Amino acid sequence: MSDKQLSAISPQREEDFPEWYQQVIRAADLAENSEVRGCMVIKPWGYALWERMQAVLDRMFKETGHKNAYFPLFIPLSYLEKEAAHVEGFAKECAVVTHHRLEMKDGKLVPAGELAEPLVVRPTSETIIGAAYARWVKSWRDLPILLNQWANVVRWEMRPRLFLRTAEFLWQEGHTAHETREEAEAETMKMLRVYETFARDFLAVPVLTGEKSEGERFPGALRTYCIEAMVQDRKAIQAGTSHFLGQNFSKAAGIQFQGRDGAVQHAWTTSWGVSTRLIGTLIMAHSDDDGLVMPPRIAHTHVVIIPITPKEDSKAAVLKAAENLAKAIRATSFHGEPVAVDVDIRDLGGGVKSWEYIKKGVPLRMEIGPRDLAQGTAAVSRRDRPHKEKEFLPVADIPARVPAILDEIQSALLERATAFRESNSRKLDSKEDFYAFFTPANANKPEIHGGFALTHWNGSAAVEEQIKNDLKVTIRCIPFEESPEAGTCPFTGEPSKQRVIWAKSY
RNA sequence: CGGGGUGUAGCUUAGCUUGGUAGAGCGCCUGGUUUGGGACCAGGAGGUCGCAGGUUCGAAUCCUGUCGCCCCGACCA
Repeated sequence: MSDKQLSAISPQREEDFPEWYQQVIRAADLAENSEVRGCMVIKPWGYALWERMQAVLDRMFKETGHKNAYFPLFIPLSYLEKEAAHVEGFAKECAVVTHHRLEMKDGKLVPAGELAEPLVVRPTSETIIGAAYARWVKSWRDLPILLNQWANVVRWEMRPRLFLRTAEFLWQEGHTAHETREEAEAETMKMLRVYETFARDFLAVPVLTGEKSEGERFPGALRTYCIEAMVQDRKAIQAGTSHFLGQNFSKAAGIQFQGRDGAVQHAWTTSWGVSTRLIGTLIMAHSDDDGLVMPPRIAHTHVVIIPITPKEDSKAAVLKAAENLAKAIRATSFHGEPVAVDVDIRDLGGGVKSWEYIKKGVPLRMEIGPRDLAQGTAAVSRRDRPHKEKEFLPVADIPARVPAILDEIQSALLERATAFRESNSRKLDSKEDFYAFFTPANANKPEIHGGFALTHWNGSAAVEEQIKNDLKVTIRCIPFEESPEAGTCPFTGEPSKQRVIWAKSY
């Protein structure tokens, strides 16, 4: 099967991207759909990625002055009603608990005790955390409150996709309350920058930062900022958001305090979050037709050593050499943490094992066999290079070289993703070019097309709505970076202050 | 929730029109030969054909209902 099959994953990206995505998840053993509609089982290999993300982000949150706390899963229905825009935004996708007891009736369990007030399973926690903050805040001296919670939330989505949109998902939600508008705005931006740094330095995913248009804003927020990534089908994915909530939620929840001047006023709040969608982003950004590719800085396993033991008489020596190599590599550190090494001693063919770790995206694979033993070498293969490529390195040199190689892989992935995004981003100045850019050549079976279009825009929600209806293209963000370049909106001919980023999105 | 499609072993599926209670490939298990790029040989386990009714001597196959899933639309971290 080796030479006939061109790649480990079928179909390939070019043939059917959504199906390829599913197959990568399956081949890498990351997760599977569960018997509960829209809910996934995250398997150990996938959950370990989430744990790595948690560990890194948690440290970054702590370094920026935040602490963790935990709030209830259930939110009284009435809390959700307090902020008008918020209700409208989330009502349709809420799971509601109306009963609290089961009784056996005719051999079947039926809900018996109806709740006086229904409880909503949190789709996000602004309201219930706001209620707590209202109790905690009395004086300007109680501010700021800088908390984060790691939690699961439920949004009854119509069309679930593993990691990208599931009914239940894991995330972190930061919720802060501040004395002044300026301080809250600064917090919103600070956390956006944390996300940007995390995506770039750990996920090797370059992201655009900017503000959401009104139509894409978080329900109840004054401003929503986002990090947007381009994945390999050239669509955009929102990888994280940071919201400046103004005083909307503090007014709804009654977060009031007496200020330095003695006047009673409402706090200024923010919220910000990233979810297990980051895993989906990671998959679509880096993986190839052979499966998952884990950037080393987010990989839970950096190196896998595969002992090749064809002969019984040399087997013990090979296994021992493999263990010794693993031990020596574990003693080195990669960005301050020990390099994570696995030795796979299962009784399987070397080829089978190699392919398994290619599919699972381990950055470095090493094979060590009797011939290597004689020569004092091991075969080293990098996941960012073609799978046939292997380099025989002296075993004695390997441990010292591993961190540097991991760094090379990390930068190679970031460079590749950045180049991909750049080559699929266009400044467009006419409506015709814009529509052509987002129209596939084959409408029945659309090929991978489009990308990021940077165009002027008159700021009108009607234009955005029209384009969304015509092409399913939306404004992903109004970038900060773009130096204000006055121009003309190609859709209306009206003046525009700057270009915005358009794309099809997940 | 609206439009279309589909349901046979863990996965992919043949059989259905023209009823006679299931066959394959992959995967899995055992033994042997293998192992440096997805091995081979031999043997084996696994399905009451989504579910519930109906027609019939007899239903995977025909009829009715129901549920799940997939695709398109509205929603979305």
